[in-house]
Amino acid sequence: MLKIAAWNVNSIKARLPKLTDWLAEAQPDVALLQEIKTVDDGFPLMEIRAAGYEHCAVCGQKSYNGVAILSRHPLTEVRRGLPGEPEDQQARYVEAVVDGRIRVASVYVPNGNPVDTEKFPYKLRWMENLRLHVQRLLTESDMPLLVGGDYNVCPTDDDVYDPDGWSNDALCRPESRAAFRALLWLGLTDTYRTLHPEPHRYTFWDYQQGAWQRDLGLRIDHLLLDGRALDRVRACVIDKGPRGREKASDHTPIWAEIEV
DNA sequence: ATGGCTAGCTTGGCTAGA
Repeated sequence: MLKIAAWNVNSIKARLPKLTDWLAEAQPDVALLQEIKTVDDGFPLMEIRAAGYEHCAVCGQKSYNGVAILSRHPLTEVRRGLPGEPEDQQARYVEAVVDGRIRVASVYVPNGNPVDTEKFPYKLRWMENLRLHVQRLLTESDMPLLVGGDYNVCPTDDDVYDPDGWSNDALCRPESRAAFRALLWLGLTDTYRTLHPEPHRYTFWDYQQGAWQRDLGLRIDHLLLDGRALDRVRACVIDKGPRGREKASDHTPIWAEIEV
């Protein structure tokens, strides 16, 4: 059984004590991190190794973005960045095979706001490149696949506290939702939603306006599984604990247990 | 309401986040 988590930590340096506390408490085998906000040289490798995560694949960037895979098991076939957009200097994708048992990817989809700027088409292009890459992986490999992280998409109005207020936001626009569904059409499943059909379960709450205390949230962090991985999934949980603590990230972790 | 917090960098107002 592997417990695999995804968490947008909003700076791994600012969050390091909170991250190591949570790793010790939740004991995931693998943690897919987003928004580490540091170059590879700034990644706190010693502290992460001391926490029991001997194997790390990092795709960092100065100040913004940045993704990583932390693992208790060996990582092979590490890939940094999506093929297809070589001019893309933003660190938003890293993938690896865990212990020869499952391929995992940590993704940080562009936010896309404001929608009347180049940022929105960039988001849609990036998601289409992700789709093409996942399609190739599914064609070329029999390995179970998990693609997890911050998708910056609320798949349906059930995933937003105020659907009308957010209807023109890049996270809720029909184009963003269609790009997300295009991943599902490949055969991937939104694991949390499939196991938990009840609406208004969130993974992000804004720092402002008491959003956390008022449960004004969004479900934008997702674990997508291919059929092989889905057949073996035993649980999928949003752990709201870390969001309620001091000096929290604005996102909270989501994890799944998979018998691979 | 006027983006009201938070983080990083260019240390003091920017950008960016969602």
